[in-house]
Amino acid sequence: MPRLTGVLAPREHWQATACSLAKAIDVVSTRSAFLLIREAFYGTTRFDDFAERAGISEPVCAARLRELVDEGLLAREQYQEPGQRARPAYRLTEKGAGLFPALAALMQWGDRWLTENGGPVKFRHRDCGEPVEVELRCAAGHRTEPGDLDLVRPGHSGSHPAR
Amino acid sequence: MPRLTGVLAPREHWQATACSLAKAIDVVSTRSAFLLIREAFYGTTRFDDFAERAGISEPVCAARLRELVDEGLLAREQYQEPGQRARPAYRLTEKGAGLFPALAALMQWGDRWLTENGGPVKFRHRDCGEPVEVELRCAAGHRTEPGDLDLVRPGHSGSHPAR
DNA sequence: CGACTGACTTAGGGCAACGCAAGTCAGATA
DNA sequence: TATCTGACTTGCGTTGCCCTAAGTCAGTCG
Repeated sequence: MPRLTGVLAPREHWQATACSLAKAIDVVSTRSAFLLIREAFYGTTRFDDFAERAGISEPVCAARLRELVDEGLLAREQYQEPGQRARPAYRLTEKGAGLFPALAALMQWGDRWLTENGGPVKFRHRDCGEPVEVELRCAAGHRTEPGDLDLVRPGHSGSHPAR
Repeated sequence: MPRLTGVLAPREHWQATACSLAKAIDVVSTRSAFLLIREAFYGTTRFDDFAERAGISEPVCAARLRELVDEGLLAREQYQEPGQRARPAYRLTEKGAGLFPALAALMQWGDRWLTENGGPVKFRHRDCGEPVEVELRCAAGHRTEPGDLDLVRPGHSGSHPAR
């Protein structure tokens, strides 16, 4: 576990009300949202495919896609195949794509702790073929464990409790 | 986005039914479970503290703690302070602690995309003081982006697909 | 002994997520 | 013109998460 430092040290004296984790959870709170984003990473773009591949019903799929677009994780574009009418395609935005490490970390944890054989699929580095993992590294390049970390409150030297 | 390889290449032909991500989401599906694990990483061990600091009600706290213990993410230990009766302490197991990269990645994403100032708290490497980030790295040490990755199904296709 | 504290449990109710079944609607096809 | 397909929407009932308020119970303190 990380060590609490500075104004954070007495855990009794602050509440994590501005927690980015809580905010992130509010955005991707539901199972269906997670699965839709997973599908987007797998290259799915069309409504029916999202619903079928994520294994969710069409009403939920429609509601969730709309929310994800509203929140800026997916972009709704029009595209037209020859001889077809224009249809929407849903693609990850930069913001949505930024969730990749989080999904990869959850997937990796599930592989390690919730499956018998290490999980059905893996990521490999295309250039060198080596397996890819999520790691914690500091800016100096050291690989770190949770116990090596300090939790700090940047730009705050006074004694006011955290928000 | 990762490239699909081998038997995974035509996305129409497989369903992600054994997805480790879906399994992981089933374990930490709720907001309250996430927040309790966050608190455990912040060093909270006692029932009332969990409920208050995670901002959830006592009934939910009790139910969620029991589930997390049943699933093996938290361990329920007895401890006794002098002049106090024995009380339970909830501590992260190795399995629970393994979620740290996932929570850190979500927190980092929230810092980047959901806050104005980069978020209220940060992790630093205790030894060198440098900020810590979640990264994707291959076993050869290369830092990678989602677009550099191949998704492979181990044991089902060539391990290093031809380019 | 009675009050108090910490760790819960019980009762009751609101609301959100979800699934199923069916309907709508626009544009391409026959 | 009628049919078909893809992308949804509408209606309805279920389940599950969560809250508040109140109660329980064991061990400690005065």
